Amino acid sequence: MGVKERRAREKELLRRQILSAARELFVNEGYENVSMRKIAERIEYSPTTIYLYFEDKADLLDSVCQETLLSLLNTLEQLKKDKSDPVETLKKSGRTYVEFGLKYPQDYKLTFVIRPQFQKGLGLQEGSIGEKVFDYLRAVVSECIQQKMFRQVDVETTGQVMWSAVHGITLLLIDFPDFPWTERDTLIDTVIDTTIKGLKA
Amino acid sequence: MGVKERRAREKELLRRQILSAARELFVNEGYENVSMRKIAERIEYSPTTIYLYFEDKADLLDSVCQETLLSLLNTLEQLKKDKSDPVETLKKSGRTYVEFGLKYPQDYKLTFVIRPQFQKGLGLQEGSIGEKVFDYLRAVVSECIQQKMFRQVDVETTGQVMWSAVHGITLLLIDFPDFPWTERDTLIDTVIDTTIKGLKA
DNA sequence: TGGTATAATTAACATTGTTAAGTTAAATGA
DNA sequence: TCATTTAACTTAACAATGTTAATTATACCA
Repeated sequence: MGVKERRAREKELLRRQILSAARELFVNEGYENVSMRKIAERIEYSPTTIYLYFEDKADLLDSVCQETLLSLLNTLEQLKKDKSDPVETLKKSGRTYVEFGLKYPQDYKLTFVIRPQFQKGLGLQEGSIGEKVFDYLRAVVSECIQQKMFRQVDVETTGQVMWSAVHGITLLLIDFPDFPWTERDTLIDTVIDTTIKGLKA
Repeated sequence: MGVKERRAREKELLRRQILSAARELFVNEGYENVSMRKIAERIEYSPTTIYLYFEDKADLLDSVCQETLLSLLNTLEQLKKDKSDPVETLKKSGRTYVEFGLKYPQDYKLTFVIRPQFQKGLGLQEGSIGEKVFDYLRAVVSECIQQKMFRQVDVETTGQVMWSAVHGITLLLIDFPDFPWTERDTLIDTVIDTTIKGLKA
């Protein structure tokens, strides 16, 4: 009686196909410029088929973003493995975060700017992957504080300051590519280093 | 022969009416959810009339954002008047910037996030108001450096770091209102103070 | 083989930004 | 004063969008 399982597998497969086509198109052409029909064409199904797998375009976007966040989370958690000085880990995490955003700018904007606008009131919800990303940041910051390397004791505020810094530079670099930025890598490093220096004891 | 002038005045008046209707709708309903027809209805003209005054919807958005930037610029330039310690001025400028963003969150997002997305390749163009806002920041930062209050000598990088910080916290507070932020004003101050402390000599 | 659930499609709807053609009203020149 | 030119505005239409309802095809089970 493995027929049901197979059908479920097939459904899941198509779901993933849709998701992957949507991600590719969203990333390359931007959410607004991608039509349901275009996605359908890509997977060689009729447009309405998508609606059997996703509520609507926003839901599709949402699912894509969940995957993105998971990928970011995984990337970050790789860093925790090499046990160096926690401040160094924090720096590396910051750089990784920004690099991730710049590597997938559409995804990043989708996840951290566009989606909150479309899914009002949602924010970072309980148990969500987005929350886990911040949990990671909290943990790293917490170690820095425990080792008395930061002057402030408030983990929350410190983490939020850090997030502000990396979020800010990531978005600016994405949104104003023609602005006369100083050398990109130097700038990113300066943002992170300045913030951490400001936090230090 | 003041007939031409009167006509020009009338044209300008209608232009401002369109702009004002567009701003109100964009802010309240979001750029994507506002149709040209809705704007037209609001001002009691046919939809196509708008195209006699603006190239297209993006141009309309652009003009709305120009106004927003001008308002921000004016707000900031008020601060330069009371000649205090330049670092103090920078702090106040930062706070003013963030407060401006939080007071008009939709305007802020429109200008600094949505517009760049729709006007690709535009960035901050020569002589634009956006450039003047950054010029203001540059001037304040420059004074701080001249008085040897900052360790780094690079005005550009320093200004960009500052912008990152305030842009980051502004957007996070706008986009994730439900996130468990620490007390808002304290957080904003901490972001600014931390950045400035990091920059100090 | 016939019946049933499931999956996918076709056709349609209302709405979108935008353009081309047409219309009205006002200013100009004789 | 009357015809003509010019400007302002509207009507009608286009192609494309997200989405729904009705319909057809497909795969399963008895």
